[in-house]
Amino acid sequence: MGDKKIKPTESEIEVLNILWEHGPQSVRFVNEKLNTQREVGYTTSLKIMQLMVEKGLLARDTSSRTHIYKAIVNEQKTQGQLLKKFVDTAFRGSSMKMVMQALGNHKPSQEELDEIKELIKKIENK
Amino acid sequence: MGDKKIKPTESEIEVLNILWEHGPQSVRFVNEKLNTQREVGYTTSLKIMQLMVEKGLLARDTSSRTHIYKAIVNEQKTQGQLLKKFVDTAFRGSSMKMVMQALGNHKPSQEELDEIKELIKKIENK
DNA sequence: AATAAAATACGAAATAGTTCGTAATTAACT
DNA sequence: AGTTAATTACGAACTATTTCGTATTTTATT
Repeated sequence: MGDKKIKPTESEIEVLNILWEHGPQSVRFVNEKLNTQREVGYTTSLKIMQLMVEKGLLARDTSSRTHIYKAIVNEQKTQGQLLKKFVDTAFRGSSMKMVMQALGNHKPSQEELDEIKELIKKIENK
Repeated sequence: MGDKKIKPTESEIEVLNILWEHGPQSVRFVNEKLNTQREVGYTTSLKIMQLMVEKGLLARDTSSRTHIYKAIVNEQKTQGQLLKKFVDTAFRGSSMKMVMQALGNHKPSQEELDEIKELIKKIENK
């Protein structure tokens, strides 16, 4: 599996989330989204995104003056890797403990519960 | 709720895990446990644990030469906070998405599935 | 062609976290 | 008391990340 290890930083994850949600966008757009969460200077966002290109997290289209950046790492896959790492460190590798904790905290709605039950059924009948 | 924000670093979480699991211990003990996972110098572990005392994550008993450190933050509570933060950044706040992803990756055993079903029942019948 | 506005490029400072060398301290054992 | 072994204390170096000021480039407009 010739997969490179992806380990985006906090800021980088924020940027990825924006691009995953809204598709390819300019620095200006991403910066404005970031600023709804916290204060970030324009050139700071620019720099982060430029570094992300170097790291292979983003690609950019430089054909017009305003460069357009897009995520080139897959959302589910990246989240999966982050999750694994998180469970390893914060829950000593116990996914179950983490899931139980999450369900306990979050108090899922009936629809969400049904969704989980559905998934469980699928796993059981495999 | 007069709770301080707890945000331990990676290394600090590793130390907390060891102390949660084994109870109050010396630097030597913690360092040896850490070294089963990765190479860490003794004084590095010492430093990390000393900083953790300053941050209020650990307390230490200095009555004998070998100081004994113990975690003074609660395991479940700390994990809960870490989890919330993680879900916020990596899954844009969607616990459900995260849980589904976790169950999908981990392929739980039948016992684990029963455990989850049990919890779901409890939530439903509340 | 000159000006202005918006964007990118670059580099350096600031911050956070980690690592470790070395000195000082402690206490156990001659 | 002197020696040794283990431990703690301290500070500095190193790495990673974030931040931003300033210069340069690009494009549109006059």
